[in-house]
Amino acid sequence: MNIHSEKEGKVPQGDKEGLIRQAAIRVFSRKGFYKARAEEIANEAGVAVGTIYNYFDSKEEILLSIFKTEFEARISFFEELRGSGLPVPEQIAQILADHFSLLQENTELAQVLLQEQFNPGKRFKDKLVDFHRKVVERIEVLIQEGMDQGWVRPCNPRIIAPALFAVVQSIASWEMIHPQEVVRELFHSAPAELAGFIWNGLKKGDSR
Amino acid sequence: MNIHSEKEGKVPQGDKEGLIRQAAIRVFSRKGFYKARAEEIANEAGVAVGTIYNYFDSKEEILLSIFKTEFEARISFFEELRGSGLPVPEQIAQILADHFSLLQENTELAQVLLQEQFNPGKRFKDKLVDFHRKVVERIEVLIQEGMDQGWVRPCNPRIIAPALFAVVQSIASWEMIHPQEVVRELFHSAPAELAGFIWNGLKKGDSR
Amino acid sequence: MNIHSEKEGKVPQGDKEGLIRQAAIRVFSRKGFYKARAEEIANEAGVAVGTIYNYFDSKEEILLSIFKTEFEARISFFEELRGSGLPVPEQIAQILADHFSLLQENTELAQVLLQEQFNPGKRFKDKLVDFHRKVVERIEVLIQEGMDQGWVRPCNPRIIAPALFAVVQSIASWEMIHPQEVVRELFHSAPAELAGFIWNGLKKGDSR
Amino acid sequence: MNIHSEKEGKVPQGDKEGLIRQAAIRVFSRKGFYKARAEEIANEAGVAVGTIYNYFDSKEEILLSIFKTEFEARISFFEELRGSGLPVPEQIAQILADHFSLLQENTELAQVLLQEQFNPGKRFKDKLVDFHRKVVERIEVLIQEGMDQGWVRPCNPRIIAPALFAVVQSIASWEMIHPQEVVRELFHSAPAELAGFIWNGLKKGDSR
DNA sequence: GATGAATGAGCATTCATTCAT
DNA sequence: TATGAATGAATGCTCATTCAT
Repeated sequence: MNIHSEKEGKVPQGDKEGLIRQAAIRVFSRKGFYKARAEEIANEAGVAVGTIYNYFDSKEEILLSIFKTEFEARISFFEELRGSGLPVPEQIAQILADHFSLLQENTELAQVLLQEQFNPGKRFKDKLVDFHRKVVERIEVLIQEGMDQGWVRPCNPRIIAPALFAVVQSIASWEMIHPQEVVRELFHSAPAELAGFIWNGLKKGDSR
Repeated sequence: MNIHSEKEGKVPQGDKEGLIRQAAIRVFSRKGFYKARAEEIANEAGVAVGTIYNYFDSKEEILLSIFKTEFEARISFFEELRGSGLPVPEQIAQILADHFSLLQENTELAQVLLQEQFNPGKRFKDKLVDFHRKVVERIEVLIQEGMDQGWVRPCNPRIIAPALFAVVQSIASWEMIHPQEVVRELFHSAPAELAGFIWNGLKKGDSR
Repeated sequence: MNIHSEKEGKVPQGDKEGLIRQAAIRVFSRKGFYKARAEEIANEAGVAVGTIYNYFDSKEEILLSIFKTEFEARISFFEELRGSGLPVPEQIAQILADHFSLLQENTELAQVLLQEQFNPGKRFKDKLVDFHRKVVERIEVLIQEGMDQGWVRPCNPRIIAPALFAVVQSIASWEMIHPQEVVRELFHSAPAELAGFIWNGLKKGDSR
Repeated sequence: MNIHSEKEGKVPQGDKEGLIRQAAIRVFSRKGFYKARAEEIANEAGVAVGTIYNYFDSKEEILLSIFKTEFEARISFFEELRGSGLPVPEQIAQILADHFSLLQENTELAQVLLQEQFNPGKRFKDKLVDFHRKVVERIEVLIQEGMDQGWVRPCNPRIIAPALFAVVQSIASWEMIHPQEVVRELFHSAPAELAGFIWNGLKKGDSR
């Protein structure tokens, strides 16, 4: 049921825009947004520099487009989930599972999302923050519902939602601090571990 | 007991290096590392551009120095805490409190730390990651001790430590998504809220 | 028979690299290498600064390229001469004539060659010296052949070859110490004068 | 009888100016004028940067001062020689000997003189050229006298004098193209070799 | 549409020179 | 006089973006 908008195999032949976006994701994840050069993205995509500018207005727009594409996929997934009628705990489990598969299947994209989420710069920040906010708002709503249903212990969703989002994203930092093998190993137990952490963190139990 | 290495008021008169670092923190937090211009840092510090380079080898070294100073303060705080003999739950509470006060007192520094923590770039990443790793390792140790003492439920500290760190850092993202008043408001309840979330997430209880 | 690789008229329309090299020669001869600004070279060439760097890696590389082009032309001229079967005295006369026409037709290039030949700086010196050495070696060979043929009096070519080269280059210093008219005047008698000086300096005669 | 104005041993204790000039000679010979940094000269001289500017108006003035000191020594040597009443051939031999001992005893100075003699730059060139011209003029006079005395074959001293000067200076290029041992070896035979070359080049003989 | 050579604003960094101590 | 921290004009080089082909 999870949908990770862009995986290489899914890019249609003539989709130059997607081709470029994919290439950009790879380059951004390697070099970071600022050190990524338009020419390298072009090389990676197998097109000429000029071609990039037939599809995107600027380098910034490419990153924005990556965020947009990705966050929209996430939001529509949440929307779908919301309408699914599944019990909230199950919805949270789904969200976790969705993130996990994204992170496992598209490490580079995850890196970009992680690296650039706090990128400042006026026009930039505005849009980025907008996406970020929307995702966190969804989680807030879920938590609120959990509380309404008496399943989640009373808390301030404004505080807990970003925390929860941060927990899930913490996975992406593994790549940074651990060698490849360790990361692979961690992935096995991660869903259960983190679900447990979050679950216990949220659930109404024997307070104390 | 918390120590936030560099607050404006503490900068001694003759400490040009600290003066420049402080200015850089402000500029980096406004513009981000890449958009920050050396000249603006100089203006902010009230010195000439050249002066910056009498104290730092490059713009990159300034950021590195900020990280170094900050992470070292954090690490030595953890060290101190560890030797304090306080019960582990209390230690975790202290860590949270420390972070909170840092974030409240020096929002700009927090922004920089947050923004640039995933900044790629060879020499850069190596050092940054090194700092990051050290902090997370301290937390791992604490969690492990918590498990050994039977206070923390069985878990993989390698997974839970970064998650815990991420939760604490999630505070910094508030600035991004909420207006100033809301943030101030959130700060009131945050320590209790997050401590509760983490506490429950960690503690050994009647699972299920 | 002489070949002076690059004269303005010969630069083909599309040869941006040659165009820039020519402009650089003019600017270097006016200002010297270190005082020559990239922007001035660009203006002189009628291109944008960036264009320079599409053809050369650095300002230094431009100078290197000038030397390379020029010395290679010189060396291949010597090579040709050597295979010509001309008697050695005639070969020396040719070398002199070649230099004279170079110096007359391309004073600016001559100035650059003269000014920068002793330019220090690691990578730089290595290449420069290499070119210099090659030219001097050719002359050594000629002198040696002259001795073998009993035409040149016994001498150490290692010492005499650089001296001979220096004599020829001394022409370039005229520009520096004399006004334009005097230089033009000197050029008339110079070939005969210097040939005489060198000839007598070399030839086996009534010693004492 | 030769006088090489400044050799380390001769620098009086309190002569800061001479101390700095000597240091500058060493640094200029290593790095060339443009790459030599004021600070390095100060270090080499064992003084502070500021001190340099108590004795010289600018870096340029240091080089100028080196040239001035050196050329003046040369010129006054020539003057002395002229008044000596020695026969011209002997005077030329003395000049050669003087140069040789300079080059052998103070290679670094020789390098600087050689490297920077064609350094362009308005104010600079003017003075440099002036010195250069003066030295060459002396040689011109000698040659003219040689002709008047019927000892030198008829020639244009304007052309032959710079050539002769260049021959002597060619020695300095050895350092550049040969390893240390070879250079030392060449020095043995050089005076005789070059004297022979010049002598034969100049002397009136059975032309043809 | 695709190309990639040309563009030039932008910026980090250098370093000769100054001047308060 | 000596010092060396502070200065800031100067400049090589980069790289996103354009546009003629």
